[in-house]
Amino acid sequence: MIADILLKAIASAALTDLAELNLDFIEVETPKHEALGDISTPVAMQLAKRLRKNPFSIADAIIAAIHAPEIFASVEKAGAGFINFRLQPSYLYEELRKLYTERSRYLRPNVGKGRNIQIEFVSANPTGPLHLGHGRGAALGAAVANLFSAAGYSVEREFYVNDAGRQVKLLGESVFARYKQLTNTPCDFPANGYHGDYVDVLAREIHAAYKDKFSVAGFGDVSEFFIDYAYKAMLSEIKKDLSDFGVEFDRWQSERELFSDGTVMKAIEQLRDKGYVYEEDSAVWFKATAFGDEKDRVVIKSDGQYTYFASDIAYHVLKINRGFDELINIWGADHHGYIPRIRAVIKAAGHDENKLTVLLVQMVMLLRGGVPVQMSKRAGEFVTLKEVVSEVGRDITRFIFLTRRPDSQLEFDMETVKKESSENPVFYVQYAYARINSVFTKAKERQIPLSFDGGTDLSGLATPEELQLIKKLIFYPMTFLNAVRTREPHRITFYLQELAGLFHPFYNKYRILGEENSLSRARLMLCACVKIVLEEGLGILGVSAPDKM
RNA sequence: GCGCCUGUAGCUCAGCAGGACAGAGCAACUGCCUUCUAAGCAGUAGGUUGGGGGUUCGAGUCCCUCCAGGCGCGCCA
Repeated sequence: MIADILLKAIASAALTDLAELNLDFIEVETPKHEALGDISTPVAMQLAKRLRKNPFSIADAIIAAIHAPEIFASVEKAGAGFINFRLQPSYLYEELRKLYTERSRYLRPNVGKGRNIQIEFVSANPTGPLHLGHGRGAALGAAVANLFSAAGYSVEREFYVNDAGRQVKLLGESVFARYKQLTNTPCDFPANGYHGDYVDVLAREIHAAYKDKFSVAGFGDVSEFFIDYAYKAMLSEIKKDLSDFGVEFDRWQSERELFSDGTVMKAIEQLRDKGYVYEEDSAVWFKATAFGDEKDRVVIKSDGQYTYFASDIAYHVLKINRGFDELINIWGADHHGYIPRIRAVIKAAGHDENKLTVLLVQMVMLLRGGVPVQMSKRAGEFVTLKEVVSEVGRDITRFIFLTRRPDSQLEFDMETVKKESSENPVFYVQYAYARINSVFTKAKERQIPLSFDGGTDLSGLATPEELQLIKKLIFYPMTFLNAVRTREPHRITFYLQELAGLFHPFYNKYRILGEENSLSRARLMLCACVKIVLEEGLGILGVSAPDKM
C-alpha cells in the first residue's frame, strides 16, 4: 500500500533511468524511534548508489512527487537520506475500520493464490516416544503450515513413517526379547536394541493378550507380528502425543508402501533409464555427483538390500510428481548432510531443485536446574515431549519454541521455565486477550453494543497510546508477509509480544467503559481489533487464546 | 581434516531485505491494586554485538581469517 505510493512517486519523480532499475521491492519500515515518524524508507539512499546521485536530491524529488495529503500528515527528508512519513489520524481510523470489517481479508494478503505446497515434518521413527527435539520440529512445522495456509496456499501436512527397515525390526526384536523374559524362556537381547520402559510395556501387553503362545518361537518365526505390533503401537502413541500437542497431519506416508507398491523400484528404474544409476562393486549407485553432491550414493547394497536412501529417493520423487509447486522438509540439523543428495534426486527427476526447501531445526538442549539431561533413545534414557508438555504446559512449550529462530540451538531448562511460568511471555500475550474479553463481558452486562461498522466514529482515539496501537494493528500484514517470505513464524511471536506491550499500558492508563459514549465505543472497537489480531497471530502459532485467565 | 549452524546485557533470546542512538523477557533495584483481571503498569541500572582485518556513504547483518561451542561427513538407519 505505502510501498505502491512510493513506487509511483519514484516513477513520476523524473528519475528517468529508473525503469531499468527493476525495483521489485521497496523497503518500508517502522523507525526504531517513534519520534522519527510512523514509517520510513531508505530508498533514496539505496537509489543514490545506483543512480550516482546525491541521496538528498533523490529524496527531494521523491517527496515532491508524493501527493497524498489524505494519507500523509507529513513527508520529510531526514538523517542520511531517509524519507519519513507521518500518517493522518483519519487514515489510521479508516484502516482500522477496514481491519475490523474485512478481518482475514485484511490480515491475510493472498500471496499464495492457491498454489500447492507440501510440508513434511516430524517424521520421527516409530521406535519410541517423541522427545523434545521432535516437539520443536512439530511446533515449527505446524506454524509454518498455518502461515502458508493463511497466505492463501493450499497446504498439505505430511508425516513420513519409517516403518520399513532395520530400526522397526530392532524395536520388534527388543519387544520380543522382553516378552521371552516374561515367559521365562532365555533370549538374548539384541545388540543395539531399544531399552526404554515402553518396550517392556509392549511386551507385557502382548503377554497379557497372548500368554505364552510365542514362548517357543524364535524371532524369525514371529518377527512380522512383533514388529507390526510394536511400531503400530508406537505410531499411535506418536499420533496421540502430537494431537495433544495440537499438531495434526493430513497424510501419513508409509515407507513400507513405497516398497510394496513398487514405487521404490520404479523410481530407481527411471533414474537408471536416464543414466543416473550404475553398478559398481556389486552395488547399485546413484550418480549424485552429477548434480552437485560430493560423492555418489549407494542405493542397493551388495547384499541386495535397499539403503535408506533408496526409499528416500522414491519418496521425494513421488512427492514432487504429485504436482506440488513447492516442497518443504523440516529436518533436524543433524541431517543437514543429506540435503545435497536429495536436491540431486529432485534435479535428476527433472524438476527445479528450488522447489525443495529444507528448514533445519537445531537441537534442543534439555536442562534441569542448569544441568543437562542426558538423552539416549537407544538406552531408553530421555525425557519425552509428553512429559515436558504435562509438566510445563503446551502453550508455554510451543511459545518457547517459536520465540527462537529455528537455526539456533535452544536451551530448555525445565526448572527455569516452570519458575518463570507465572511471568512467562506467553501469558503476557494471552492476558491481553483475556482482559479484552473481560471488558467485553462487562460491556454486555451493561447492554453496550459490541458490533461496529465502517461508520463508527473513531476520532476520539487521539492519545499517543491509542495511535500507536492502531499503527501496530494495521501493520500486522507487513509482519505476516515477512514471516511467510522467510518461513519464520517467530516473527509473529515477537509481534504479538509487542502488540500486547502496547495494549497493557493503554489498558492501565485509560478506561474503556464508563467514558463518554462515542469515546467508549471507539475504545471498544480498538479493543475488538486488538482481540482479532491477537487471535489471528496466536492461531498461527498454535497457541490458545483463553477467554479467562 | 572437510562441510553446516551458532557466538549480541548476569541468564534466555530478538534485531525484520545493508540503514537512524543495538532491543525484549527473566534476574536486580524504586514506586503503583476501594475504579473494566496486578499473569498488569510506571521507573532505574545493565553492551568494545567472541577477536582481528576488509567491502560500503553506512556492518550485529556481507566477505576473509582466527578463537569457542554444537552437529554432520558409511554398501548405518
